[in-house]
This record gives sequence, C-alpha cells and structure tokens, in this order.
Amino acid sequence: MTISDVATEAGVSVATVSRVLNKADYPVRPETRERVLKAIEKLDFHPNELARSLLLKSTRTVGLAIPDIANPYYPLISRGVEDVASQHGYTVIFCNTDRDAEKSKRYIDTLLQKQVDGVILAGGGTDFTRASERFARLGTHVVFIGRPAHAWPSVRIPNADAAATAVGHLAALGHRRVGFIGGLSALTTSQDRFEGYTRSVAEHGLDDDERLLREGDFDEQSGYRAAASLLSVSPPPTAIFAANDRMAVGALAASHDHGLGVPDELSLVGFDDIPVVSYLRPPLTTVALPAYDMGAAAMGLLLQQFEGEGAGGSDGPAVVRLPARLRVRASTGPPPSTDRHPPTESKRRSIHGEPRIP
Amino acid sequence: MTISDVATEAGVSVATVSRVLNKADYPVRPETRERVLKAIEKLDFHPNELARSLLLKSTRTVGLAIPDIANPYYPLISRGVEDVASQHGYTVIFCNTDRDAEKSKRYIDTLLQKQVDGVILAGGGTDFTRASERFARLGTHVVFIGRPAHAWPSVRIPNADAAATAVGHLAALGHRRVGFIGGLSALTTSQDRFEGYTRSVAEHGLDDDERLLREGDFDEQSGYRAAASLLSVSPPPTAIFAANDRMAVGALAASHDHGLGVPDELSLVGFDDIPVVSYLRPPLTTVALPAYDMGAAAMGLLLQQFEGEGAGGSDGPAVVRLPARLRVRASTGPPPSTDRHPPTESKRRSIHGEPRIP
DNA sequence: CTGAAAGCGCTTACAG
DNA sequence: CTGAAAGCGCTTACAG
Repeated sequence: MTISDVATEAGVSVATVSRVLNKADYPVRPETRERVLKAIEKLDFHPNELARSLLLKSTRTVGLAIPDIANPYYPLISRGVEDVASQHGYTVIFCNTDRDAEKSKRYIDTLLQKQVDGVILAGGGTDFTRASERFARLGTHVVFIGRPAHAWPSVRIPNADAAATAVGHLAALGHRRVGFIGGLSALTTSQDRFEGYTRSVAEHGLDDDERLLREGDFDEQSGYRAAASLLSVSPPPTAIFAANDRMAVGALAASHDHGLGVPDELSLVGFDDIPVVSYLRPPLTTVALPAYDMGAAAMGLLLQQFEGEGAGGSDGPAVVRLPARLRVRASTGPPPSTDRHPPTESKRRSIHGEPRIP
Repeated sequence: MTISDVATEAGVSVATVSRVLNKADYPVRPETRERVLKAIEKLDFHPNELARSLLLKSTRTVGLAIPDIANPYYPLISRGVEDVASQHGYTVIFCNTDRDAEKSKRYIDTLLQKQVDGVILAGGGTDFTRASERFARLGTHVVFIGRPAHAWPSVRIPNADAAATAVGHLAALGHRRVGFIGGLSALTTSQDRFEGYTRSVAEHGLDDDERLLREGDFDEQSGYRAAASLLSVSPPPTAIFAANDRMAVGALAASHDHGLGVPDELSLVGFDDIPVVSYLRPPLTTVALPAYDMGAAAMGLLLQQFEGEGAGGSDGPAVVRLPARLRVRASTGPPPSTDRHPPTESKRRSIHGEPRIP
C-alpha cells in the first residue's frame, strides 16, 4: 500500500497525492483533492515515514535516556517528555541505561542510526559527556536533565539549596543531630544534595559528626540499611535526611522495625516527592521536584533547538531552572527532648509555610 | 556522512562497504575489509537505518501502548519489554494512551506511519479491538498483555483465580465480611478480579452483602475514599480486598486515619505487588504478578511472530500464561474476634505458604 | 492546477 | 572478490 496505489486509485500522479497529504494550502482542484482523500480513506493508506524522513532529514523522533524507568522518579519525567513530544508530532524512544557504559554506548549507536532529531539525557553518569559530543558532531541536538559536565542546554533543579532548606527545616524544629543518607556519590545530583546538607549543618551550627553520614544507592533497601546503621550511633540522630524518597521509605520501615515512632522519636525527610509518599503514614516530608515539568521543559528545549536551527550563536546554552519546594508533612516534628531548643514563634511559622526554592 | 563517503575514503564501491557492514561471512579480501573498517572508524560512520529499513521492510522497532507509564504497575512491564527488545536489536516506542480513544487513535496512526514491525497492547480498553484489526490488516504483528477481546496472541494472568485465592486467604484467617474495592469495571482485568472475589465469597460462605462492594479507578485516592466508605457500613468489614495495590495503599492510609490498626482491626490485601508495598508498615499482603516477565514474554511472543513469518497457520494464537502468587505479609491477620471462627491448623499452614496460581 | 523525473541512503541480484 | 545499477516510497523543484 503505497502512494502510487493511491495515485492509481484516484487517477492522479503521486505528486498530487503528496500535495494533498502535506501541503494544505497548495492549489489543487477541489474535486481532485476530494478524489484523493476518498482513495486514501478507502485504502486506509498511511504514508511511509521512513521514505519521508529519508528525504526530509528529520524523523520527528527523539531519544530519552534514563537510568531505569522502573525507578519511580523517572516515570513522571518520561510522561512530561512524552506528552509534549506527542503534542508536537514527535515520538519518543526510551533507553534504560542502568548507568552502564556498555548499554549506554549501544543505545547511543542505535539512536544515531535511527536518525533521531535530538536526545534528552537524564540521570547523569559520566558516560554522557563523550556521548553528547558525538551527538553534537553528527548534528543531533542534546538536552540534559540535571547538571551537565559541560555547557549543554539543560533543565536544572536547585538541589543544593533545596537540601539546605530541608535540613534548615529540621534545625528550626530543634534538631541538632541530623543523619544524612546520600545517593551514589559519583552523580552531581548526589554531590549537590550533600553540599546543601553540609552547608545547612554549618549555617545552623548542627552537630558536624561524620558518623552521621551514610551512602546509599537510591533504593529502599539501601535506605533501610543506612537508617538501621545510623540508629546505632551514640548518641543517635533525632532526624534523618535522605537524598531521595525511596531511601526515605526504607528508612521509615527501619525506624518502625526498631520501634521508633516517626516523628515523635525520629524525624524523616526525603527528596523527590514521588507519588506514593503522601500516602504513607506518616506521610513523608520531602522536597517536591516538578518531575513532570522537568520532562516537559526538556522536550520544550529540544523543540526550541529544532526551530532555532541555524539561528546563529546566542548567549550560551539555554538553561531552564525549575523550583523545588519543601513539602512539610507529618514525618517531621520536634526532637524527643524539645526543652533544649524550643522553636521560636518565627521558626515555627517557617515550618508550616512551603518555602519555594529558589 | 553516508556510505559513499566511506566508500570514497576507503577507495572501494558502496556495495563493498555494505557487505563488510552487514554480511560478516561475505567473501571480501581481508585487506579491503580492513581499509573499509578503518574508514568507518575514522569518519564515525553510522549507517542510516531509515534507508536500510525502507529497503528491508523492517524497522526493528516495536510500539508499546500502555495507559500511563506514571502508573507504578507499568514501569516494570516496560522494562521487561525493553530489555528483551534491546537484546534482540529492537527499539521500543512508548505510547501513553490514558485509555483515551482519541489519543490511542493518534498513536496508532503514528506507529503505522513509522512502520513498526509489531505492537504490544497493554492495559485493555475497548479501543484496541478495532486498532488490532487495522494493524493485522496492514501486516503489523500484535500481542496483548491481558485478555484480548478476540483471538490474539497474548500474555495472560490468572486474575480470577488469584483474586479467589486472596479472598480465600482471608477466609482461612476467619474473616466473614470482606469488603471489595474494584477497579474500572470496563476492563476485563477488573471483571476477572471481581469474579474471583465473588466466587470465593460463595465458596467459603462469606457474607454476600452488596454494601461491601465499591468501585475505584485504580489510584490511591479512590482506594482511600472507597475504604473510608466501607468502614462506615454496619457492621463494617473486618478485611478489605482491593483490586490493585495503589488502591490498597489508599485504603491503608484511610484505616490509619480512622484509627484502625492493620491487621489487628482490619486486614488488607492488594493486587500487583508493586515495588513499594513491601516497605510499607505493615507490609502489604498482595498478589504478586510477574510484571517484568509479562513484558519480557510479550516481547518474546512478538519476536516469535517475526521469525514465524509465513510459517502457516498453527493451532490458534500463541498464549503465554504466567503464574500469580499470593504474597502473605503483615497486613493480614485474624479478625478482631477470632473466637467465632478460629483457624484450624491446616488452614493456618495454608496462610503461610505461598500458593502459586495456577 | 498537474505530472515526469531526480534523488534521499541504503541493499542486493547480476555481471564480471 | 568487486562494482554498476535498480529500486525501496516518498517530496519537490521544474516544466507545462
């Protein structure tokens, strides 16, 4: 079923069929157009995009590389990318890299061969640096979600500031010993969140005790273990800040299994605001990231680049900065012995607001 | 950067380049092959798959239509599809239909134009019936995840039996009044799970009270509301079976907010075994579905069809049946007043095993 | 307003 | 062992 079948059926040339298909305003005699439309309908004809793309040098397809769609942080980002793409007639190819160099490379080759118009790279890992140079050299547009190693267009989140705000919230409640469960330390995201923690500890004069630091790998189990280990430190922390929600969920389970009430005996803060955490009991205080918007914005940046093709050098790569927001829920409260540092009235107010970062 | 650039660089014809690229065993003089390889390397050449696919009539691309990747049931299925696809050199295009006829149609047109070799249709909805006929007519292979309206190759789950087993588990614990929170009743999945509930209620002589039935829409909020409403029935159920985990998570939150201890005052069973539920406290008793395997099996069926191209009619469409498994965790226990129906020793044993269904 | 023809980047008989 | 040429299904100047 090709365009020439349609042409035959309608008794016109393929050029005419192509015109009624693609050029709404091209002058075609109304009754000719009508006949062509009828033929298309009758044959249930779908133009072969392969042939079209080959000629037009655009596939209207983009690649999205993420570590793992099964990680609950990514589905919403993906939806954002996908919705905006689909609204503009683009299609998305998914790649789960597992942050594995081998897999990443294979996917990149595939995307290149499929002639994608652009790629969105999320979840970091050092492999992306060389990859993005390759894409760029071959004329494929690149957008990062997160802080890229070099100057690429990107969608950014104030990871450090948000982490500092989260720890500040605990300090305002009267906590002095705040445990930290970090993510994979190779990732800029982890580094930034740790930096925010450190900064806030210094700023509020909290206990600067390296026995309060743990590194997880962003999943529930690592959070469970890290929390269990933190709780055996003496004196134990009265609050724990985890660098993502999944680890915080693990920490919540660990607290429960250790017989500690949250927030009465231990306060808990996560990061990401993945959908389930507001349904935990207690619901989790966390830093909400606009995951859907991050995906949507990344696709928006790509679209912008497609249009600006050959627009000439502007002032540096486009960067979209999206706000994070501390969502205070019931997993945080004053430490067990509040008499040492009763929160002042002004501090208490700041607890219940929803600081926007930045 | 095309194959003729490589040919020029290596001082051979494009035919030769094509041969070293695609025909490992085609006789090419070793030093010629060497020169071609060098040229490819030097130019970082990637063959344009568009041109290749146009000729070969295969894009090595498949479409995956799911309701919503942000629904935690689908990421694992997607991973299964994606991993198997990628292992065999196939690429996956994602489509979030939101079970919306308009969107589904748009996606189907897109997939058809992109000349995908096959599609995997998951999550049901009536739109797929016409869609799959269209695909088939145009030579695109179709595989369903779930029970298709007509005879298509599919990956199946014993929804009814598993639901019956889950309710049977509650009956064995001594429950007589078991509330049911169903999913969208238009879906075969929901219908099957409800049928299992009904069958088990009859089989174990449980209260057959339609005031114990609620319909949700598979998300946490609807589960919360349905549970809240069920708890106001008099007498209230001593256990609730929700047709999926997200609704069960909502029900757990509702129980908590109503001051009911789980499982002491109310037992709760979900369905799906999405990753987070084992980290809830109490961890949720649920029916585990092999989500990853379901995706992997679906892609496997597709691959099988690609190979069996023109193999001639076998005996009906291929169907892969995957087992479900009741995972008994701490959210289920005997009802508050066990004296009425103390579980027997044999029943208690059945509680702690992990029945495999079928 | 319409059509004939070139060409996008490949693969593969066919001929040598 | 290697190359010239046809052709996959389209789009678009160009000519009429």
